[in-house]
Amino acid sequence: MDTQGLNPAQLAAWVRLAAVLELLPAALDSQLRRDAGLTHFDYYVLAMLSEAPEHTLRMTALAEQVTATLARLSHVVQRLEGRGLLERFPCPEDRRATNARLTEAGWQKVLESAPGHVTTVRATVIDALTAEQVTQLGEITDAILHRLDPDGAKKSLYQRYDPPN
Amino acid sequence: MDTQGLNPAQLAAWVRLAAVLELLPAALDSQLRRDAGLTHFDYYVLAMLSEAPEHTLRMTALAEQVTATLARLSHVVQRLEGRGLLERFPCPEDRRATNARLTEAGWQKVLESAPGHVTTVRATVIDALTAEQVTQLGEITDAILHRLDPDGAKKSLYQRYDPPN
DNA sequence: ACCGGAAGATTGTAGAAACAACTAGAATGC
DNA sequence: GCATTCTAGTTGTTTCTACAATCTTCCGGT
Repeated sequence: MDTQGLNPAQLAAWVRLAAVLELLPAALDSQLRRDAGLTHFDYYVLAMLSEAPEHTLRMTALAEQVTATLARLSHVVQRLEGRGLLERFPCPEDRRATNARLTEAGWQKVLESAPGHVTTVRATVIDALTAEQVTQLGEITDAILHRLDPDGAKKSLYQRYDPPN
Repeated sequence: MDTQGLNPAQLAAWVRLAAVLELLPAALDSQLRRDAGLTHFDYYVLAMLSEAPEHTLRMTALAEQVTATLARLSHVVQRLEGRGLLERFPCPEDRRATNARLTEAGWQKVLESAPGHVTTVRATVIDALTAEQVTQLGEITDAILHRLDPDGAKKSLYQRYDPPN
């Protein structure tokens, strides 16, 4: 590894965080793949739409919420549209823009796959921690996000889920 | 999102952790790509070799350390070999096995790219936290890893960097 | 009114990852 | 001592992601 100027506590924390960074997304992904036939990213796209009014969002807005480039989103949405989980239609107000809307099938998909996903999150993260640690984790990740995303492009999203007190 | 049975504190922590899970790997990756022309995974492979005796490891052992399938590793190693950063040679003890060894150029590559990487880790994670939070993060990630990796395949690696006290 | 540039999105292509099939060598069992 | 099985790796194919190029529409200035 790269011990360079990190003290033992810092190094221990970093090595473990790095391991979590590898294993946790893989775990979430494979659960969703297995149980719902969706990538975690696919799921995320559908989930964001499911929370939007009318189950509809403009491509640009959706891209921001899922932290993807428009190009990537466009490809993914194309596949999901092919599978009948969502549909695209031109935005009336701005003829450059495209709206993505969940279909009924897509909405059902979210409803049926969300519980399993939440269960995995619980099992791997939440239930592994004490209530106090959950609070600490919230504060720690918040601090890190201020570094990663100083301008808060993403901030609007996660600050919607306000920390208690 | 999927509020299902998560209380506000849990939800806040999870949403932020999920954001970190997206943004942090991307940040590390793009720094290494830009400054060293390496994927984070490439770097990781080279870094693990650089810590091994003789800068050499068997493919299987290496795969375990970087948490990859042998197939994936094989492809990556092939590219890195093509770039002259490492070399493969048959293992004398077991003729099924292959050893991967860092070349001099590969070793130099690690030496020159490690500082930048550590700087990024500092800037985005360590320096964002108080000393106490670093300790907490270590404990939290450790708890999560016990869930993600109960059998400790990966454990041997990160427990090498023992937590202080 | 019109020109330049920015915003919104799609498409094509090249590089990287996942998955499955396959080969060679070693270990085990009878 | 041979057949079965397991271990170690590689290769090929399909799928996804990243990046660059392109197109249309909107806006701002003059």
